[in-house]
Amino acid sequence: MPNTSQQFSKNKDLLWHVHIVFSSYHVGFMGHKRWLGEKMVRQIPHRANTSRIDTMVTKSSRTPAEPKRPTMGDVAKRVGVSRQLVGLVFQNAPGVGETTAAKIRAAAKEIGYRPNLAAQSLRRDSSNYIGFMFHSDHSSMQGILPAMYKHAKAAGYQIVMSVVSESHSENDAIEELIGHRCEGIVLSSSHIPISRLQRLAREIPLVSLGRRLENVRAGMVSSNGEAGVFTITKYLIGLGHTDIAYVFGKLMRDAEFRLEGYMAAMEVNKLTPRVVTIDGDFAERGGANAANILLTENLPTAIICNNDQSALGLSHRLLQVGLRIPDQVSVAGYDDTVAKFPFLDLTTVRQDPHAMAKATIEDLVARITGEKILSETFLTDVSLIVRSSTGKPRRDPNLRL
Amino acid sequence: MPNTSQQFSKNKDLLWHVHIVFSSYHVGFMGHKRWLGEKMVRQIPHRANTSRIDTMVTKSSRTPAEPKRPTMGDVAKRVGVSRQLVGLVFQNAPGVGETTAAKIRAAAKEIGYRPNLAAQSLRRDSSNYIGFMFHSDHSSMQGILPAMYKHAKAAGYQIVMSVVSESHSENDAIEELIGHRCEGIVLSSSHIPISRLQRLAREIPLVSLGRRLENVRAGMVSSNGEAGVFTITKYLIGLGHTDIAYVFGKLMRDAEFRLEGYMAAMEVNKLTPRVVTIDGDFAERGGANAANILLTENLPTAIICNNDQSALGLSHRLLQVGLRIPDQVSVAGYDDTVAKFPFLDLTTVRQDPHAMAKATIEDLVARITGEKILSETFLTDVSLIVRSSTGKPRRDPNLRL
DNA sequence: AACCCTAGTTGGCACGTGCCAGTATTCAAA
DNA sequence: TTTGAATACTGGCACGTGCCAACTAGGGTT
Repeated sequence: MPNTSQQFSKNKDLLWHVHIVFSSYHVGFMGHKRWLGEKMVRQIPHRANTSRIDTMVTKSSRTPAEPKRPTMGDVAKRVGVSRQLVGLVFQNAPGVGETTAAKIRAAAKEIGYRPNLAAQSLRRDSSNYIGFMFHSDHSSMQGILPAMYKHAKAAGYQIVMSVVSESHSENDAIEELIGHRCEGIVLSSSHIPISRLQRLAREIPLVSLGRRLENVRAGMVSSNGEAGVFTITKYLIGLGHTDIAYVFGKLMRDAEFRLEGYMAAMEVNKLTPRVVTIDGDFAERGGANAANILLTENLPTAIICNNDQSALGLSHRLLQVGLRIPDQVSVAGYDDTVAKFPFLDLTTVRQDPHAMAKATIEDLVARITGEKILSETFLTDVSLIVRSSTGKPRRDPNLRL
Repeated sequence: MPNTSQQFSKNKDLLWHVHIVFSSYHVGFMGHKRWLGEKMVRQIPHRANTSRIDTMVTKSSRTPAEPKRPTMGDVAKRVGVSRQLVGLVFQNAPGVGETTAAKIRAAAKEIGYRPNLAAQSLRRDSSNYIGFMFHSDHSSMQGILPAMYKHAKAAGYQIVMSVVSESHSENDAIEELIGHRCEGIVLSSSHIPISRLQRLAREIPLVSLGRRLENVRAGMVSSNGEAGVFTITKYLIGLGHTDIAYVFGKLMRDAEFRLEGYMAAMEVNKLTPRVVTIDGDFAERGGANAANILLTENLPTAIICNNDQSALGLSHRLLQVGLRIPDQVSVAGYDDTVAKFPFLDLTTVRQDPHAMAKATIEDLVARITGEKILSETFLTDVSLIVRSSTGKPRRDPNLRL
């Protein structure tokens, strides 16, 4: 029994205890305090029910000694036909008598038969699986899972997922997916070295999602970051801004493409680019750091950030020192992950998970069938979302605090 | 080729086009506009490389006609031993000569052998899989995946995931997991009717995560919502509040347990409870609706919401009408999903994904091994996170706008 | 010389299914 | 009656692996 959890049991008062943590983001303070033994004598209504079940049922219909699941053979025996006929029914093959098929389906449902996917994939020449590796903490990939399912299903494939986490490396995940005999693999925001991917691409069809690769014989699907930032920059220029800074998270994957969009828009409009480069972890803290740097210089009239999270940290810092957004500074993000929250209401760029999933599955399937072998890159369309964090530039371009 | 995405090809200028959406949360306006043909003649640097690969490589080493992966037999043949010996090496079984084992491992690596998980699960009496069903849009379950992986691994099991989405119902997901011959299944925030779960629990070990069930012979793991809200209420009472409202999202799963914590704390302290019940979708909009209702009445000095999202909507609405938080109203949430953002800095309750995963896996494994059969409920500890959205009550308890 | 023991290796069977070839029955055409 | 074809069903084999029993070789004890 886990000691970190509580368990209801009969005739015992419920103990509620809660850890209390005092925290404050603003001043960077984080204190810890524990209150144990917060006690409560009130009865939990459903406890009575739980106890009733505990005592009422004494025997399980599922005996652990015989955990075998029914097979086609069991269904066949029950109906009095051959196993093969059951197989034909479950493959929806033609040439099975209607009444027999109905009887077989009924019997299967009755005894709870389900096809063994392992046996199917073993016997079949193809498993019909597509492997999908992703990082559990990657919020921008949130919406892509349902879209992947949908398009894989449409193409006749099943998704097998493998999550990368502390105890499960990217290599572990890939080994697992190959072990399941996936016919192709989608790597979402992979951090694996190129050399490893080159070898991997030679043994299994590969699509890299959210990370562009060079010299790897794989499909690459990514949102069109250069177009997104190009457009957001042009939008700000259109509002009259000329002193536009870009906050560049160096270590963020594919960050350089977004930067390129900014550089291109500035170049085309003959404006001088102003890039603040941030090393290390690129999130709220990185944005706050960028704000601190910009506050020591002449303040730009608009600031574009590599992603929403950094835009959050940056705009928070700017507000802290008393600046008004967008009256004095316009701020824009990228990703639309936190931008929509009403407190922020950030102008940002949103990627289209549906289009990304579609391109991914289509390219991967083409590789599985052998129609494609070479490297290919897809950039999906993005949308500029204009909210209230951007506006016309302030009157006085020179502003120092 | 998908028409929703763009594809790089040789000698063709890159076309950047971006959909532009003007939106504003504040006024509830959402307009759409499209700019197509945002054109750009700049060369993308890596395109040259991509093209080079395209023309350089003419033949694949992986011919689609012969997609067979190597088996134990292939490894054995290469080394000159029997297939069984290869099997023993990969099971880390004792009694294999060291030099032979090394040779086998080397040969396996050389030809890229990986055990076929389907064959293993078919032959073995147990598959060593634990099935995990979850909803892709469920943000509060975010942190639990890595923890699940970790504890499953520690218990000797592999996680097989199945995501519920538009094109993949809960039933589809469950069928899939049973098809993979998972030995037990974890249902996270399932919406399935009790009767179905009762039947399901009779054929396979089951743990329900984040939803408490009655009369189902399964494990139930949930964060201790009553304790969390009880404590947060007591904390507010401790600050001196007496007029504390609770915003109750009726349709949210397990919402009633959180409400219970509030009711209990009020009762114990002989205070009059004040509950605002919200039907339908319970998120930002629900919180804003609750705010509107409270604004027509005498304003409480503190408001507790069923979850962070509704607290966000509620506090946003309160700020809109000019109220100051926490000077005039204290606001608290539940979940710690969006509470940490500096603009909000909400006092809230955080659940412990590690403890939930541990309890889940341990209970499920006990059911798999047959040690447990009956219904059992685990409530994991929660932490009260005190931030700046709560403070002492305002001087004048009577406040109407 | 006959015996056992251990370390190292192999043979045979089974898991549940898909696929191909084959059989039995019926019914119409030659 | 024979032939042909269509319909409805069955037999046999294979997929890649785990497990059990059996085998061999070498060295020591009886």
